[in-house]
Amino acid sequence: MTLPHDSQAAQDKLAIPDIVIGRLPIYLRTLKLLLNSGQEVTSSQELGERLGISSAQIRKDLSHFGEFGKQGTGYNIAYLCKQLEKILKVDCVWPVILVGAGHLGHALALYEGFENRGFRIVGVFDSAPAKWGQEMGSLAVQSMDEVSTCVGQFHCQIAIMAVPAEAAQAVADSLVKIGIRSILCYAPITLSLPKHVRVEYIDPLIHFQHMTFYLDKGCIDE
Amino acid sequence: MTLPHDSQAAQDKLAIPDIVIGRLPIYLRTLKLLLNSGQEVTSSQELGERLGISSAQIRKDLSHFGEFGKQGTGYNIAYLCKQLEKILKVDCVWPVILVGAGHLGHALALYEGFENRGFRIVGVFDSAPAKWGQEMGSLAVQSMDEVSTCVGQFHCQIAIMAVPAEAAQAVADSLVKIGIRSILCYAPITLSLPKHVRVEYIDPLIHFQHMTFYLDKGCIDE
DNA sequence: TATTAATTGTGCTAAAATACACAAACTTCG
DNA sequence: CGAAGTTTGTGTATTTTAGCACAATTAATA
Repeated sequence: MTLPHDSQAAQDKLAIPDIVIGRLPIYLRTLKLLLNSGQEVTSSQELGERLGISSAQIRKDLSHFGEFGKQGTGYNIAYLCKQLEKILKVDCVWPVILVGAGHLGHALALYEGFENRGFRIVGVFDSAPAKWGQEMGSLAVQSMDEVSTCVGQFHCQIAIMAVPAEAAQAVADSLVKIGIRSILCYAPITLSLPKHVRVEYIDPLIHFQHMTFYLDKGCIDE
Repeated sequence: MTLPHDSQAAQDKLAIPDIVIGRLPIYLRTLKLLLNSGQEVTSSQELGERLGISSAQIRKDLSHFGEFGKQGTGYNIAYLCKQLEKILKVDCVWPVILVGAGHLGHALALYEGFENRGFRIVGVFDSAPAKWGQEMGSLAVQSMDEVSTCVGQFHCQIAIMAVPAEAAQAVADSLVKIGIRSILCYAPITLSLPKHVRVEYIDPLIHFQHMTFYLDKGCIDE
């Protein structure tokens, strides 16, 4: 099954810069917005202006994966969306588990925007017995003992961690042990994990502290 | 007041790559963790291993701002923390307003991690009358008409937007009009704003769609 | 149909970011 | 005290990323 073509494809894939992959979801998000507004066609220039990215950048990014546009016209939005979804493998629904049922976990569990962009939370877990059984949308919070069963049942590869920083490393280790391969970590800490596991971080404070560098100082207590 | 030294400093500041500034909060976060665990000294190598960054990278980043280490020993953690806080201007508390009091806004309003990293939410606002007066921690949700007063009172430059995508552009425009200069946007949309306004985005779906590129396809419905 | 305008995909160039490697300085220890 | 071992800060080289510019192609229009 490892035909020359496959290995070539695998090699190409490795050759595509991660930073390019990172922009595709942003393109997709904006294209879907345009599509929903009824627009049928767009150009790299229009997209670039909306995103603050040069048109050449967009064209070059897309050119890694094929030729999706038509000269003189631009891109058919519906078609390009489909192609991007295929490239990113979000042309279907991925099961995701959520660990941590605090305020943030609660907000994530009830968020309705996941499904139509390719993801569904299939289990919510917390270490605190007080939380067990509590309803969050269509799911009830389960104990950490039940994570493994859920992951097995849904062949789940992705986890969201919305746990305190102190618990994060231990939780992450246990998730990796049962087969989780990608983690979206809301805990304000950098995790140490085997390199086959991909981790992405969301920490609003990091963004704030980045912003303040460029502001004139204006604190409450100087 | 615009002495040569100032203008030199301003020029230097512009010369420091944004990507470097973006790493400083991550260094700071980890240094504080080490500090809280009782450690007094660290090296660029130790820090780099924890963060998955080369030691040379860390040293070069820091060298933009001064010489903080000692050869043969490394860095005094408490001292380096103080210096980084000063560079990032988080050696005090910045007032932040929060627009949007849905589930996410609620979670953010109740999050207790802001204060000791330099930020405090000083007002929560929502357009829905049903939300007005509702308690969120020590704050009550106010109407959008009251944003301006609050921003003026606290000389607030930073806003969090936790509103639906459809409302985001209009909300952002109004925030900019009353003087907000930095926005942390949780709405899944790229905003069009004057370039003196800095916007950072948090959208978990963007991270998910980035991750799936590297996973073997394993969706619920293929 | 011929002309003009628009837009893509890409080879080449420029700029930015990262990694290497080492002198200088400090610490430890026999 | 001297030698061996660390670690910083930085000049240089390498790699990565972004930008430019244009031939090729399509659409629109007169």
